[in-house]
Amino acid sequence: MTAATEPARPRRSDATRAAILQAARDRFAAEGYERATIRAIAADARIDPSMVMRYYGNKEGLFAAAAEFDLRLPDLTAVPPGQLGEVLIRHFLDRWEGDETLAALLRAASTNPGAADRMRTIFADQITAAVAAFGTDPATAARRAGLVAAQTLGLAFTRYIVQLPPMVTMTPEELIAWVAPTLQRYLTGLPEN
Amino acid sequence: MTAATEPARPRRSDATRAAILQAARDRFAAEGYERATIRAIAADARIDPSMVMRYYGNKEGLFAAAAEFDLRLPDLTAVPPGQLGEVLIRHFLDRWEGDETLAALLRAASTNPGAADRMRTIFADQITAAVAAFGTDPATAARRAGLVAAQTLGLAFTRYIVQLPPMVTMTPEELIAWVAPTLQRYLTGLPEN
DNA sequence: ACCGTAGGCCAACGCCCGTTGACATTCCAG
DNA sequence: CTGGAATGTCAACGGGCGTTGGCCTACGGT
Repeated sequence: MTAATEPARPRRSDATRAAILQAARDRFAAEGYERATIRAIAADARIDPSMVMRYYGNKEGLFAAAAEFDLRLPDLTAVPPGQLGEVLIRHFLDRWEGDETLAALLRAASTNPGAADRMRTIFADQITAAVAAFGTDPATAARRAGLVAAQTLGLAFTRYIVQLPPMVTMTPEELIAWVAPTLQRYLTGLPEN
Repeated sequence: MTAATEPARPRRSDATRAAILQAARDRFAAEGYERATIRAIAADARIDPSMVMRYYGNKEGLFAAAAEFDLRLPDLTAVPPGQLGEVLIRHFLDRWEGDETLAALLRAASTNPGAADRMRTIFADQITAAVAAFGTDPATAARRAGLVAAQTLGLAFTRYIVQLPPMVTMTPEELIAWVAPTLQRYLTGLPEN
């Protein structure tokens, strides 16, 4: 061992790796898993396709690296219970406007089983954990999390993927005003209130 | 002309055409546009791939025929205004459980521009028309239709495509109980009610 | 009974894909 | 200064895809 346990020796190829990842995110987000080709990604990153294979193994490995995704949910226990809906939708919009990773994941999850699995894990686990954390009935926490995921993913799907005109036109603040009460009821309300 | 203007002479190939269309819907719904291959569809229909080309021109034409889709929205003017949300979500679930055309359209719209365009048209036009029909402010009708589309498509996406466990487990009646008030507010309520 | 024609199959084309292995270049530790 | 590892290029492979055109078959109107 040259240093300690070679903790963070910067490799010369880090720039290339990053360029590949950025190009991959762009392509996956814009075209989905199957239309985004390794050749096109490599061309965007100005390197040879074989480098992609060397660094990420295969196309699936590349996607796994490019679609690394964390909802970064805030601590909901610190939020006044009446504002949970607004805090959540505001967070999601903040998190997603300008980060195409979610678009990549959404497009890919529609056709790629592995990506769908990852999406299931992310949303089921992370949202359920956040919802369960502030003391709702654990039995209904999963259901509430599912409904929140359905509404937020529907928003993302119509705004970023299908680009339904009214959903694209609305400002984040307008969306928040409409959707916050929905999430609030899914989180703390009762069905058919 | 043998008959009148040859109105409905049944062709011998109608059965084949129908078999192709059914196989196409199955494959497009299960695998999306790019993974569903003409060869596999033809094999399912037990005919030669070239027949698909003869009858539908090319892959896009086949998809267009297979994804012919009508929301078949009921006449909302005949519904008591207070029950609009429930009627709508009940209709959608009825319409979609067991018809895979929507799944095909959803999967394809994620990656295929033509399919996305069709989805935009279907939801923007049909829902906007239905919403505008019962006398809401025309200026907000498009927005309300967009929000309804976002919620219902999010439900479909999480239940039929990603198959989030809680969204798959819930019965239609449970879903109706939760989602009906949401649609009701999107249709007749005010933001941040 | 005939024969045009619609229905169907087969073989092949050109293309692009993911992936591989051999080779060239650059870096840097000893 | 030098040799091995890291970085990168090049050319090719096998395979699957959409699509085409030629050929065979069997129906059905006359």
